[in-house]
Amino acid sequence: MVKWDDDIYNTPAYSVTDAARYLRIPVVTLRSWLKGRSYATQIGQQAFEPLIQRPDLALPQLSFTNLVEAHVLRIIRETHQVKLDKVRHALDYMSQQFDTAHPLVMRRFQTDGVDLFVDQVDRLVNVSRSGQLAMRETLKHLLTRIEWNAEGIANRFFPIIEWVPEPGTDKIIFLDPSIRFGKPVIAGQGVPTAAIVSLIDAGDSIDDVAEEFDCSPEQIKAAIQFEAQNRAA
DNA sequence: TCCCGTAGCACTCCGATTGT
DNA sequence: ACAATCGGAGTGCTACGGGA
Repeated sequence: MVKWDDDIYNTPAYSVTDAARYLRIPVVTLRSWLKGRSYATQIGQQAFEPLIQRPDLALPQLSFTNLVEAHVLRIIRETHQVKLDKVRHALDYMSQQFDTAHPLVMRRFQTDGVDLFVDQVDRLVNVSRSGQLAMRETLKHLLTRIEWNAEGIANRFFPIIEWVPEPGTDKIIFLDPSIRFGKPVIAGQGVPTAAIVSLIDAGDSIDDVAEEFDCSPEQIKAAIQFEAQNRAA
């Protein structure tokens, strides 16, 4: 089993609320994925088991690894309406094949993992040929928002921004546990988006802030947009 | 004020049952 | 044998309360 217990990628670092905002997932939904839930049926209470394994069950916080896993799961659920129990089965299979509890954050998932995963889902729900192709493309596209370290473990994540200054500039903001404790920062400069927005809120102009942090106005606008969508979530 | 947890409603999906 | 329907399970979400 691949282990990276004590590293920064598997340390509780994000509250459920923050993670839900970054990923655009309702807080309670994310909480259900993390902690499971119970629900009433005619034969009594039933349990919905957690989909994502937190690093420390005594703490509600997610690790960076959990954040990336939730991102992948959200896309699979939202784009392809695959039932969670099928996802669960496919993930169990992936865990065995990859010999890790976190197959979705391995670089191998990008190469042979996507095909393996789609094949598993297909076996469980009999996806159409076009559906399989669409799912492969979606997964491969969303994996372009993740970068891996030398060990093949996800170490940088580019959250989706609703508005970007111009096409092809949607990787302005990223989260990296080794930079600013994993808070959202501007790519290149490493300036926290929250710091930028607090200056703007205090009355500084976009150009002033851009100059102060040695950023472009487009980067500042993207940071404002990212923080605004988090607040609205 | 914010975060966390719980209750419960609404909706979808799927399998069982019933009708033709 | 197939189609229609029904009911329960599973899941997402809102609302609300408690605690820091």
